[in-house]
Amino acid sequence: MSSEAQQHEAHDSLGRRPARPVRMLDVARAADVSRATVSLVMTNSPLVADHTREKVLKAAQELGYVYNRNAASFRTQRSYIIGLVVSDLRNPFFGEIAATVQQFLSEQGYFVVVVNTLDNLEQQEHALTRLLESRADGVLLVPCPGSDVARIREVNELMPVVLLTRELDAPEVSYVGSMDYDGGAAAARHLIEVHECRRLGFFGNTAPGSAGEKRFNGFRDTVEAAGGTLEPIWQGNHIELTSQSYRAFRTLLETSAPPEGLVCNSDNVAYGALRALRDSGFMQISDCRVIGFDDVEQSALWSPSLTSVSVSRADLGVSAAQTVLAAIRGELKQPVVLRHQSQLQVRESCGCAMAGEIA
Amino acid sequence: MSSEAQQHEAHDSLGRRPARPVRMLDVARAADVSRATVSLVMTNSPLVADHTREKVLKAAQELGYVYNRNAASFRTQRSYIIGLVVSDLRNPFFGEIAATVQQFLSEQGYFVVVVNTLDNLEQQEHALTRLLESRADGVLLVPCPGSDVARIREVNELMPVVLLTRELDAPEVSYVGSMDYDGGAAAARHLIEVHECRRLGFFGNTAPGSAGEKRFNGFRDTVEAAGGTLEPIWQGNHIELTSQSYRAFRTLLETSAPPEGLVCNSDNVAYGALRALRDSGFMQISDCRVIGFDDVEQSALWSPSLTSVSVSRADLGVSAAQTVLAAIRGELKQPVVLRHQSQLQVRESCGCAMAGEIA
DNA sequence: TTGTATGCGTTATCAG
DNA sequence: CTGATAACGCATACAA
Repeated sequence: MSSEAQQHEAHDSLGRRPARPVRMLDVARAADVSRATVSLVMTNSPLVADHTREKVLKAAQELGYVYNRNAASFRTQRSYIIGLVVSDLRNPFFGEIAATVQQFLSEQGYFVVVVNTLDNLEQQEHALTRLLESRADGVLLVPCPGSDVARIREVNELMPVVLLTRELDAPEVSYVGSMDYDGGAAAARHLIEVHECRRLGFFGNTAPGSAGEKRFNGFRDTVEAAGGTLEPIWQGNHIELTSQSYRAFRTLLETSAPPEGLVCNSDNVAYGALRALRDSGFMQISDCRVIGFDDVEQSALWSPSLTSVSVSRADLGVSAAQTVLAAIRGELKQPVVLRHQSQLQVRESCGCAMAGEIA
Repeated sequence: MSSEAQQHEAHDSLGRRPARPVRMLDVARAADVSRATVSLVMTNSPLVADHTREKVLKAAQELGYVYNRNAASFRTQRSYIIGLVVSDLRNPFFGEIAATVQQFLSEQGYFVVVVNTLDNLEQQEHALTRLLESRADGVLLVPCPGSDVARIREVNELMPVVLLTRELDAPEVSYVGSMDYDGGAAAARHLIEVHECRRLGFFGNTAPGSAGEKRFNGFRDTVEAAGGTLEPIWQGNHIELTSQSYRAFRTLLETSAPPEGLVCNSDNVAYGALRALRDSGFMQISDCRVIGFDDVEQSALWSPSLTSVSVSRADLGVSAAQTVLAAIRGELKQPVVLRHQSQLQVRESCGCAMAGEIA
């Protein structure tokens, strides 16, 4: 008995960091309550009197107690962690989604961890496994092209998955995205009907399963239905970054005249195409009318301001977050499939607003 | 004995998700080894024979075993998690840093969790606490303006902290950033010496402790030393986003002529100013020569391409990651302070490269 | 190279 | 509201 007491005195008195970290039991003793009570306080249970709660909190503060969430998660098999696995944080589109999701879910007591896969399958598998191992409560996933659908399905059995932005052939997995086909169609319609373009191109990644593929499909079907010409030269696949887009487009322009109308799979890609046009000497907007996708923050202020198919990041983020929450709470009887409307933001780059020159 | 056996048979046969999840013991039995061996396999210990390792892995696979990292972390008091707490993921600058850091640290076996504070003190405290509670191994932190230095210091006692981008008055906390003062000075020098600007302005957030403050100081000192005029009208504080910058600058231009040279605290802010100039009728670059900060990916392709003080995100990210790793491994005898060199990327917006017009 | 025993800090249960 | 007691699944000596 005396030896126990001595041990407790020992680490309280001298060393900066006591060898044995303070735990609930220590707090309980200091606050003169039971361990159970401390636990109730830490989990914000309503079962504890305000007066007691404050006493406990004060003791914890004074002792420098740090709640051990690993122990708790271990015990409960829950973590209050939700993963947000995206393809590329360097794209402001996903940055905005991350900000929205994080804000929403942290208000609900969850901790959102953002992971970047750079569209690398290994990274994605690594992230998913890690989340599983940490008993994450759910995950919002922008699946890499080439994802193993069976694996995603399997993960979804273990923890609720909500696919974001990119649909997969897995009916039992929830999906939140936008009406990409319609967006592509609307862009094509605008170029054809308002600007009377005949020769059209689609630029950017159209990998199978990607949003780009569906955008392209809507675009292509509309062009064909209107009797326009779809020029396949401009199908710059695997292009995501502005700099890639610029280089690829400049190269293409060396041998071909630009199409009358161009739809790009993202604003980032459109930026590169626009600048390539200018640097190749195509200074008139009517030389090549350009429409982007995403309508990110900078697009309205680009020169020329970019006409873009807008999908609301806030709406996307919030409804994905709500979906995963519902799934976690077991309120989902069947998978949710949500396609948000997209809307054409008409600006200068297609020739609608004032400007006549690109540069 | 027979009842135990029955229980084990029971959940293996029917239900989709067995009530009792499979653990190491089950794997051990299936692979006909001991629990300890399975543990060694899961932690990649070299102590186990290849042949045994494969046998165990195969059994784990077949049983659908998911390693319980919470239990492990609980046991070891380590998590192999490193936090990356940034102010705003919507800024591509931080997106690029996140990508770099994540790539580097995941190669070292760590899991990087990115958290967005939106420069909100509460969010920051929440994130830090959460990381502490989860026994994160370390954290890379872009501290909010107004951060409680004592608290950061305290956190640093509990888990290694590396300040990123924004310095704090806490000598015992490591810091990785760039030479902001010099960058501001270089931008000013360029405008004054090369372009003979006399009336100069600095636009963007210069909150105390921020990088902007130091950039501004370097800028101001240089302008004063050269006998130039620093026009305080342009000090748009609290401005971070492109759209904010645009609106603020347009308003200012209603009542004042632009300065001959303008340095902006980020490229994002410069974009807004540039477009505001154009929309207010200042079409010549010589009306107002603009220099940004960060040199993010889009800047080279903006119209006009943006002259910018470049700080390498890759260098910043990697050395911050290396620093926190060293601290975790106990290889740091004293805090690291690293200021990366910044470099002026000269392009059109200051009037150096070809273009003569802004739009 | 493998097996055995012990404890990590918390939550859940249940009777007071 | 409190107090006692049993898991939770794993890592790590230590022994073999």
